[in-house]
Amino acid sequence: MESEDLKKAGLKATLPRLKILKFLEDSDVRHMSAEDVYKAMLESGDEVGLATIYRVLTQFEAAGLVTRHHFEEGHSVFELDQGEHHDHILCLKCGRVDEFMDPVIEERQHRIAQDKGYVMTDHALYIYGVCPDCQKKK
Amino acid sequence: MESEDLKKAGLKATLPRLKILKFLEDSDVRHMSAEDVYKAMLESGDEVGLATIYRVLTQFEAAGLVTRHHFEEGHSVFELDQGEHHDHILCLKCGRVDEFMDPVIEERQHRIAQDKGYVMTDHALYIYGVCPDCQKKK
DNA sequence: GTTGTAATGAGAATTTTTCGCAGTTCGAAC
DNA sequence: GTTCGAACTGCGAAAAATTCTCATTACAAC
Repeated sequence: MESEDLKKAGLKATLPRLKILKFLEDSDVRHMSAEDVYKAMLESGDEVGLATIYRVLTQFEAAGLVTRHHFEEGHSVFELDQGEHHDHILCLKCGRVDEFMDPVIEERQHRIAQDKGYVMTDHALYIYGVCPDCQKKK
Repeated sequence: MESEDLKKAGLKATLPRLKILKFLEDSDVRHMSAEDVYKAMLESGDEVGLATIYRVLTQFEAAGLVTRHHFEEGHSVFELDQGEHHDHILCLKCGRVDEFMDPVIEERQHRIAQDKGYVMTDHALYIYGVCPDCQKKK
């Protein structure tokens, strides 16, 4: 019963919110725009208004349940937080997204923030390139 | 005469393009949205249509004269390329942007791309936090 | 100078996201 | 289980960012 998760996050356990959360958990696509979520849910028979999707994803983000990314596409994409932090490497041809995590980079980022006198709260690292599949398809 | 720069980039040396390029060079703000450029140029008496600014900045980007960033604000900001590559650390309170460059991080990114089989073409690293000034103003 | 092509400007159109508000749902208290 | 207020949703309108269309204009090669 995930409604506990929502209450823990300070959110009322409403039907739309539960549906969206469940959808994100069950989806095998990890990175989706609000529109993507909206359309995919429609197709699977769960009608939730687009405005609600935007609102709920923003609330989920504030509650730390999802992360919002700004890839090079011009719109936000959301990712359900599961487990530990990671960064992204993405293919400019096909849009494929892979994940990685490098302790050395993480550490140096903290050091850089410190050196500059900043209190670091977050960071985003995106590597762009061409994935193995798209290289072959040349 | 910067019109050579434009021609070298394969762009006709038109008045709006020259004005925009000169404006970017002379501005002491390094990161600006299309709207920012538009308004600032209006104020200094150089009228260039907003659509043209968008078009020209996109062309400049393709030509490698400027870099487009996707900060957390939801719109693109542009930066004139001068000299060598660097990454950004920005303040979530006041919007201040500082720059840095870390050879270790650069190197590890290449290695990661390689390990994943990607050909890396570009990358974006943004550290978010609270700058020294805003920490005091608590 | 003329002339063909490429670029500009202005506004309409698109896209992404937020807002306002009337109606509905949740859940705590009875 | 009903009730009630606050919180939430859905819809369409509105904003914000960006692109498109197309008539007019400027460039640069002759």
